[in-house]
Amino acid sequence: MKVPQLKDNLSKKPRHLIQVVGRRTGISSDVIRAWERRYGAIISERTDTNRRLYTDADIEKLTLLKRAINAGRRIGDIANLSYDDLFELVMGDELNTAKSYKRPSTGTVMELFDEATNAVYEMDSSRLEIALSNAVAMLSTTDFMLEFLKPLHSHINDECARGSIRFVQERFAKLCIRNCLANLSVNFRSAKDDGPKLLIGSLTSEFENLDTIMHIIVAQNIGWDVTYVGNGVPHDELIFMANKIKARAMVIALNHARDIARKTHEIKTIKETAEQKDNIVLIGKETSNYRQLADDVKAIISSDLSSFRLTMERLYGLIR
Amino acid sequence: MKVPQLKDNLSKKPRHLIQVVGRRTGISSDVIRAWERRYGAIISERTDTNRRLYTDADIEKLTLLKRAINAGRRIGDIANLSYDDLFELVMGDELNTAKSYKRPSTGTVMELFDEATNAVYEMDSSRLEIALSNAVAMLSTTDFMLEFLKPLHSHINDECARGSIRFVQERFAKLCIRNCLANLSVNFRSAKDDGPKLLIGSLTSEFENLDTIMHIIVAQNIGWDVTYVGNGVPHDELIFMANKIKARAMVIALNHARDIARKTHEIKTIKETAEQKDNIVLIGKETSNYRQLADDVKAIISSDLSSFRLTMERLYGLIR
DNA sequence: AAATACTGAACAAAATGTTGACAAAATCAA
DNA sequence: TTGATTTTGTCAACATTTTGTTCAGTATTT
Repeated sequence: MKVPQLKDNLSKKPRHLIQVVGRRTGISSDVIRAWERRYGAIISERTDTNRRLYTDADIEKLTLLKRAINAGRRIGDIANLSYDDLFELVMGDELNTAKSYKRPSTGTVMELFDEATNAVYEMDSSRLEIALSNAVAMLSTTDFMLEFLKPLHSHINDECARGSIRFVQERFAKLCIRNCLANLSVNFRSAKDDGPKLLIGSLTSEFENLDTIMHIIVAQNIGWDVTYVGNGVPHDELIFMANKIKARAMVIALNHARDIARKTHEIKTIKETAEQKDNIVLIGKETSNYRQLADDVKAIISSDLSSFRLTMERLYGLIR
Repeated sequence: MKVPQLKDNLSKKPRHLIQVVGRRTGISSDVIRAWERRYGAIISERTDTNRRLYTDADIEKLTLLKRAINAGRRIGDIANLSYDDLFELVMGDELNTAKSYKRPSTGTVMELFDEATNAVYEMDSSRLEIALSNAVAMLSTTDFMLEFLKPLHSHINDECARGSIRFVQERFAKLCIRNCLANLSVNFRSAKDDGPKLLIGSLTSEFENLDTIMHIIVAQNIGWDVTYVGNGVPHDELIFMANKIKARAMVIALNHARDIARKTHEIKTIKETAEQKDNIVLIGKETSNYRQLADDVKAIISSDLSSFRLTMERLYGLIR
C-alpha cells in the first residue's frame, strides 16, 4: 500500500499557507500571527521568501487551541502546551461543558443564517451552498443540524405555507440542503471504519424527507455504519436487506399520515420475521400514532434529533 | 467494456486549443500561458505552427489547480506537483478534515466496474462509494459518466428487470450514485465563478432521475451556472424561477410517458411566457414524443449525454 | 482583412510580513 | 460593585512577494 506513505510524507511537510490554515481552523490569520508573536503558540517554517508554511500537525494543534478557548480557556495559558497535554485538556473541558448545552447563537452564525435565507429568496445556489458549508465549518455537526439546518428547514416551510416564498424556491432550497447533507454523509463514512450496521428507510407511501437524512448523519456521527435505502420501500424488502447486511438495528421513518394500520401491521411483521429482532427505532413527524405499536413490539420512538442521538448512543454502547 | 480504449484513444491525444481549455476550466488563456511560462504547470504539445494543444488530462490537472487555488493555495507552490499529489492536496483542502480519499491503487477501470457491481450485490455502501470515487479520480468527469456511471446504471436496471437483484438493492445503489453525483456537482460549483445561468427541472408527473443529475454535471463542467429545481415542478413555477434568476437557457427533462399532451401545452406556454424565450432544451427518455413540439417552439432535443454536451457547448459559445 | 495565438515586458492587484496601536473583554484588587 | 490592569482580537501603515492582466509587436488561421 503506497497511499499511507504518501499521506505521511505530505502531512509532515510544512506546506499550508497561513490563509489555508485560517480557513481550516476558523482562526483569522491576524490571530495566528499574534499567537505566534506573543506566545510562540505555533512557530512555523518559512519559505525562502519569508512566507509561513504550516504542517498538518500545526493545524491540528490550532484546532485544539480553538476548542480549548471555546471551552473557556485563555490562549495565554495554553498556547505553549504540547499537543498531548492540550488534547487531554480539551477532552476534559468538553466533557464538562457538554451537558450544559450552549446555544451557539453568536453573531456570526446568525449572519450565516440570514445569508442562507436571503440566498433562498434570491435562489442563488452558490451563495446558499457557501453559507451552508461555512456553517458546517463553524459549528459541530450536531449543532449544525440542530441549530442551523432544522431552523432553516422549518423557516422555509413556514414561509412557503405563508406564501412568502413559492414552491420552486422551497424546492430549490431543499435540494441544496440535501446536497449539503449528502456531502456531510460521505465525509463521515470514509472517516469511520466499521461500526455496527444500521438500516434506515421508510415504508410504502412515505416520501423522501430531509429530516430522515439528518438522522442518517447523526447515526454516522456516533459511529454506526449506515445503509440508507430511501423512501417507499416494501416491508419485505426491508427485511431482506436487514438480514443481508446483518443490521444490528433498523430505523423506520414515519412522516406521512396515511395507511397507519397497514404500516403498523408491516412493522409487526418486520419485528417477527427479521433475524435481528431487537432495536427497531421509529422516527418522524407521525410517530405519535404508533405509540401502541411501539409498546407491543418494543420499538423505540424518537421524535426529534436530540432524543434520536441519545437513543442511538445508548444502543451503540449496548452493542459494542 | 470500452472504457480503456476510449481513454487511450481520445483522452491522451492532444487536441484542445487553448481557447477550449480556457472555457472548460474557467481559467483565462493568458493565465494558462503565464502558468506555463513561470512555473511550467502544464507544458502542452504544439502544432507545427506553434499552437498549444492540450489533452483531457491537462484539462483535468488545470481544473485541480484551480480548485486548489480556490482552497487558498498559491499557484507557484503547487504548479509542478504531480496529478496524484495535487489530488490528495485538493481533497484534503476541500474537506477541511484530513480525509483519506483512496487513490485508485492499481485497479483498471474494468476492475473498478466489477468492484462496484459486487458492492451493489452485497449492498456495501462503503465499497460502492470508494469504487465510485476511485473511478471519478481515474477518468475525466465526462468519461466517468458516459463510460462508467451510465453502464453501471443500466446494468443495475437490467439486473433488476431480470430479477437478479431486488428492489432494495437497486434503490440502495441509486441512492449511492446520487450522492456521488451530488458531490461532483458541488465540486464543480466551487471551481467555477459565474457562467450564464441554466435552469434544469421537470414538469408535473415526472420523477427524479439520475440521468437528469448527470446532465447537470455536464452543464456545470462546460461552465453553466446551474440551478436545479428537481422533478414535478408546475410550469408556471418554472417560468417564475427562470425569470427570477434570469436564466439564459432552460433544460426540461421528459422521462415519463404520461400526460404528453398536457406537457406539450405547458412547454408551449413556457416558451410564450418566459422572458428569455430562446434556448429550451429537452432531455430524457421520452423526448421522441415531443418532436413536433420541438419544431413548433424551436426547442432543441438532446436524447443522450454526448449530444447534450455538444448542444450546451454550442449555446455557451453563442451566449458568451 | 479580421480574429486568434504567441512572446516578452510592464503594470496593477492581491496576499503576506512586521510593527505598533487601540479597544473590548476578562480579570483582579479594593 | 467599581475602577485599574491585563489579555486578546483587530486593524492600520508600510515593505515585499506573488500573481493576474494588459499591451505591443509578430505570426497563424479563417
